[in-house]
Amino acid sequence: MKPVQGTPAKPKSSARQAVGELRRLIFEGELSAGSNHLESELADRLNMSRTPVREAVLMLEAQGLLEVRPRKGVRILPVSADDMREIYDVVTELESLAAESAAKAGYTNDDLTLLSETITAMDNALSREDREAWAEADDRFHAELVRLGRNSRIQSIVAMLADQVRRARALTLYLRPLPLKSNEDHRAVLDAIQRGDAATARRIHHAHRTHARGVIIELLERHRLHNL
Amino acid sequence: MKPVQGTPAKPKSSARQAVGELRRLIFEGELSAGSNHLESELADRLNMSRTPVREAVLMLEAQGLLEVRPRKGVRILPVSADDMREIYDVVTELESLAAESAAKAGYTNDDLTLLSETITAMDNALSREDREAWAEADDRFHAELVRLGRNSRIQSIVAMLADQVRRARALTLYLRPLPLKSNEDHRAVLDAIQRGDAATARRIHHAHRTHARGVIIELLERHRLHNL
DNA sequence: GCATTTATTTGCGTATGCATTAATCAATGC
DNA sequence: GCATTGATTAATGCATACGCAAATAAATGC
Repeated sequence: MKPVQGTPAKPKSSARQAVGELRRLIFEGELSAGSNHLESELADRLNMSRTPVREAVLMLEAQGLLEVRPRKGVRILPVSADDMREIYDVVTELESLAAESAAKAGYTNDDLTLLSETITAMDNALSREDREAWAEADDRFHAELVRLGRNSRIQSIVAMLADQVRRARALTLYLRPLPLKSNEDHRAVLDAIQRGDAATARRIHHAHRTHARGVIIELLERHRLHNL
Repeated sequence: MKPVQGTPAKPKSSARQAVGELRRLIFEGELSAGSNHLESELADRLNMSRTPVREAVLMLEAQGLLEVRPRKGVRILPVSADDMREIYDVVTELESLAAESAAKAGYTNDDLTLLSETITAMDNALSREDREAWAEADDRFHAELVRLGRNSRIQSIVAMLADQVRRARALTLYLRPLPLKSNEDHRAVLDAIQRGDAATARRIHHAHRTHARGVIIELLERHRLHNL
């Protein structure tokens, strides 16, 4: 069996560095949703000229994180509850397919070590009530699941959308009860993959994501978190 | 019910013009898969300076049509049978979801006029054995179906991937029998949407795309069309 | 005081120049 | 003859410059 490979990280150029920096600034809220920023302003902030910033902005626009509006500045796109619905629908379908494919791939327990570890990490985080750690491990679970699905298009699409989901989850992380039951699903999915039961892997994961979607949407709407 | 809207076309700048031109050159085979091209060469070809070309290339890279390899030139990405498998898997899932959503949306016959027309157009094209016209109408059917699904993320993802599918289909269009049966599926999907039968719409469309996937992959492999 | 026109500012899109650095080629040593 | 190292070339990545057009401010007419 061929080794499963992730996305090879491209080397450092100012432009790619700018991509990373801008993403960080967006996720940390330094650049808040809806806010406008001139290219020159961002260039100053990142200590580089307009050119690489501009290139970075173009790439981020292609990924749907922001929007360039000539003479208005680049606008960090707010993520509404409706957006989150759309995003979750896509992620749900593609991850479920990945789970199905992973189950069909006939992985050995060894191949599934990483996935299994993330579940353990979530258990640990939950017992400590460490939500941040849980979220981080949950991200790793989903990323690893998608990786095991062995479809590079799905990997990059989901990775892109996961960025947006992360923004919304950051807001709601402390607004909801600890996701104690969620790990049952994770284990069930892992188990189905181990058994090669593709239909079950798909079904459980689909239900899992659909449930998560409902929770987050409800929170966003209840707390009027319509932007970001 | 709110009107369904497509993607508004952005105005023309040299960079966006370059995006369009480069895409055209790629689809028409002027820039063949696997070939390398220097930025300066492309700039000459498009009669503009390197800057807008560079920006266009960056955007196209983000869309997965090409790859920039410093000092090697930009490389038009070949699309292998394996790539096509990946692409079809994604498109199948997302379009099927769109069909399901469309069925749930409760569209009137009026809303479905466009979709219906594409089916008629395919029938006409088939009776004339006009494969090009059939392909064009088929594209319209799928685009319209996705539009009716009302998920802008799905729309842009599928549109992106459809570009790649089109490249492969161009090669195989004359290598296979006329897709006489395919329109049965289209009608069945339309019918299910009209009836609001989401499960059927999804199921039929999924099977339809899965079948298409099999046909095209088989052709690509049988004719050793491993690149482009 | 309001509207319309004119002037001014300013951000963007593109062009161009330059330094960096990878790739190629030459030359020398073994 | 082959390999290793040094020199040369050349494409990229970034900075900078500039003109245009849009947005804003000012000014004039009513």
